[in-house]
Amino acid sequence: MARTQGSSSDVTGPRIRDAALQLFARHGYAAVSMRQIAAEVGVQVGALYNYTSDKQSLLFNLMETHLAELIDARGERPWPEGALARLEDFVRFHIRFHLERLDAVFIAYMELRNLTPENFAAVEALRRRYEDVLETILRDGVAEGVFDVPDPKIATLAVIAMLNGVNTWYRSGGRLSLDEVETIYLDMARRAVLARAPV
Amino acid sequence: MARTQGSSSDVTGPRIRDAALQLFARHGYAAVSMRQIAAEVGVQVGALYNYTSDKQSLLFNLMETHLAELIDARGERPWPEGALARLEDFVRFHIRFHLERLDAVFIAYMELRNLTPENFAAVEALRRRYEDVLETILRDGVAEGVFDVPDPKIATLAVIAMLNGVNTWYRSGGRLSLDEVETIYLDMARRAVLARAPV
DNA sequence: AGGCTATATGAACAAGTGTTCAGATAGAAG
DNA sequence: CTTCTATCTGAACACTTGTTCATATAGCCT
Repeated sequence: MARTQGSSSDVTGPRIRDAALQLFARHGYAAVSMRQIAAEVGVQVGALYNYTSDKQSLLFNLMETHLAELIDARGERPWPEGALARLEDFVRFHIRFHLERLDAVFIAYMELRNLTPENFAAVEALRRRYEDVLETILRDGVAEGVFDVPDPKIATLAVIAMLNGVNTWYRSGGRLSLDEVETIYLDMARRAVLARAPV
Repeated sequence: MARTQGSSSDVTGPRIRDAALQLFARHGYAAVSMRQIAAEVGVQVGALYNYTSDKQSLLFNLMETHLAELIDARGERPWPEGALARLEDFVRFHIRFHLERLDAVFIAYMELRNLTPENFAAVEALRRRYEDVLETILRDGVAEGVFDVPDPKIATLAVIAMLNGVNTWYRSGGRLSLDEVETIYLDMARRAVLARAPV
């Protein structure tokens, strides 16, 4: 036996990535063996090494791709007038994008410690670039006088942590629609940073 | 060779727990071997099994103990008059308690998927019990008319997610004191749920 | 001093790990 | 039909894994 009927890198490549994504998310990078990934794809272990040099590269690739897509997608969003409008767009975009990729988001956060130092640095740099978008919005809002945050860097992390929390519980088909969830979180995020109305 | 000089379960037991806590937090449960834990303690692998029946039990024990301590410590806090005062106490307590146990908190969240189903259920039940405290505070506040949250359950999760975010970046000795951090987060949490002042 | 129990060692077990590679077949190119 | 390359198999590699157990010593009790 050797090359199998209908085999093609266009098919096997993505299937390997998908299988790895799902298994890493479900059981963790360290707990998943190359043989399990191969079995999920329906192939022998050796075949995986036509598509990745390493188990480590497989992980890094998934993370890097995810974060690059996040930054790209964010870059294509509108950049409306006014920090408040920009915050609204950011929150809605963030929640929607992340809820559409539960596995990738989970991995990009949970498996950081399983990256080599160089790979870790690369991933962190991408994440930072994304967070900078929100930080800029908050700083602009402060300059406009519409936001009141004592420390924009912390507020950025706090808001993103809050938004990310949605991934731990929301599943489509539940009690709330995606739009309702967006609105609820937007409301809380907005309040957390908004300057107080004169009382 | 056999029993070593000065060996005592009062000493070895805690040291095993501490080593496991640190290693699991740093590298992940699946990535840490029993031999690594033993080496950290300065003992042979077999000795670990005088203190735990399983690698799994070791993990579960760490989580369960942590959550039990969290619930106990919270139970000993005051329960002041007014939901706003209760929220303040909750936030300050939560941040302080969690920042004092970075490793345990990290494990209790990250290693859930490495628990057996029964152990997972037990841990989740404890976590729920803790979250219920905040949910109660929020509901009371709504009843008092001091809070305005469309969905107390979601607001609970959102606020806790926001507070937990502090663990990812705060380290003592940094730019901000623990008290300042508490105040900043309290401010954001309060704003996120407070009823709007009449404009 | 002698006996008892707590606590460790060290070797062994079967199974699973990531990775490599020669060889075989499939499909495309000539 | 032949040749060439892309793709996969199957076996092997040297190690590591969690767990068990017979055995030995340390320290306490009488």
